[in-house]
Amino acid sequence: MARPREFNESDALGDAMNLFWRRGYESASLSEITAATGLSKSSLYDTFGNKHELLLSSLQFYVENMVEPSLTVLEEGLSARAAIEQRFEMIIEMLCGPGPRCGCLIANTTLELGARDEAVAERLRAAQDMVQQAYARAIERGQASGEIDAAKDAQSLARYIMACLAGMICLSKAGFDAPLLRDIAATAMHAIA
Amino acid sequence: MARPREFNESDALGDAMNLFWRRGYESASLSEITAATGLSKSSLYDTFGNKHELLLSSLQFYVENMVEPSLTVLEEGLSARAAIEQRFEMIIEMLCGPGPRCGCLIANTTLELGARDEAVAERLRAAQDMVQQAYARAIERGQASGEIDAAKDAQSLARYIMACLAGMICLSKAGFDAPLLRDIAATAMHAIA
DNA sequence: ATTGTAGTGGACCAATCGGTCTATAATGAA
DNA sequence: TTCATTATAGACCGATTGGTCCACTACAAT
Repeated sequence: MARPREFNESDALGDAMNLFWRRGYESASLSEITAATGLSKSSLYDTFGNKHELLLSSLQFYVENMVEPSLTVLEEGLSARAAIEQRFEMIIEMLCGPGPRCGCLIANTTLELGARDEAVAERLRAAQDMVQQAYARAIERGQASGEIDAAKDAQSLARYIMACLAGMICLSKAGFDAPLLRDIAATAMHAIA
Repeated sequence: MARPREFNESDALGDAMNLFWRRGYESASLSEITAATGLSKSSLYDTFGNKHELLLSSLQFYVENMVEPSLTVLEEGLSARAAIEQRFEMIIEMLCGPGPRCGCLIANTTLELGARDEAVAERLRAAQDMVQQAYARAIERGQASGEIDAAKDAQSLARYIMACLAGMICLSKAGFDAPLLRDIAATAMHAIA
């Protein structure tokens, strides 16, 4: 074999993911993508197919590198409620961190394309369901330990948490800062008793 | 004066609003706009300036014709909690009504343009604050009547409700149906005691 | 030195974008 | 009828879009 890859496919995918995250799918033009990834147009198409496939790959990269690793806190030693609270805090810090408020790639893409791109919608549903199940497991753990009312349906509470998170993501884009979001999160936790 | 307007400016604005609502701003092309409104390109530009100004007018139209009228239930004879619950139900029915899941124009536009179009962002903030104050007044009414814990901050609870609504809007676009959203709304109300 | 491969740069493509403008049709008032 | 006004259709504009393609370079193995 001759001349090994001079670019790192995973790095380029991360760059593309970040661009889609910040700018959205349709707004991110090919020239922006080549600039962000450092790849030539030719290499980009050779490696990822086309813009749409690049989005699908970016979504997968996001799930594997941003979502899944951060869900582990839900299964760690903390009490279930504390774990969920910590997860809220992690997300708030991500949402309000330095740089532009770019929300969450899953949520953004759902709103932009969920209604008219079935291939994308399918992956988004899978990602969302994975997150929901992670919350449901944490809630069941809380119910087993007596922290959370065992009479409630864990899936129902998990969906509620996802709604609160999605709402906080929206409001962070509307300009809400970290203290406001923390206040919302604290109120939201009152419904989980 | 000769030949009065043959098209109704308000109708055309409503059509444009619906298109932006369904498709988003950048995705709605000029040819789609002329098709949806029935106006020629020339009339469109004569009447509304350009695409960006048309969006601003559409946002105003949305606030005046869709948001403000529906907020009146918050001030009517019902108990404050019942009024808020009814408002949740109204939004759920709008979100899950026939046709494509197009969410809420304010929320959609915030996510699409809020971070990079200051003129739009300013109007969105104003609309959002108006809604928040409507909820805050309902909550204060509930606190006065003893339905809602008077020790809580009305603005804080109002922001929490907005977060829940925004989350429900997101999840409706992700495919959640009316029963799931009602379940979320019911859980959300538990935090307002 | 030659060859095969990995990757680049940029010319090129049809299509579409938002936007301008002109010629023309339609109409009411004079 | 004539004139002013309103509105339309569509030609036209420069810019940009996503995408294809090819000549070319850089390098490793032979």
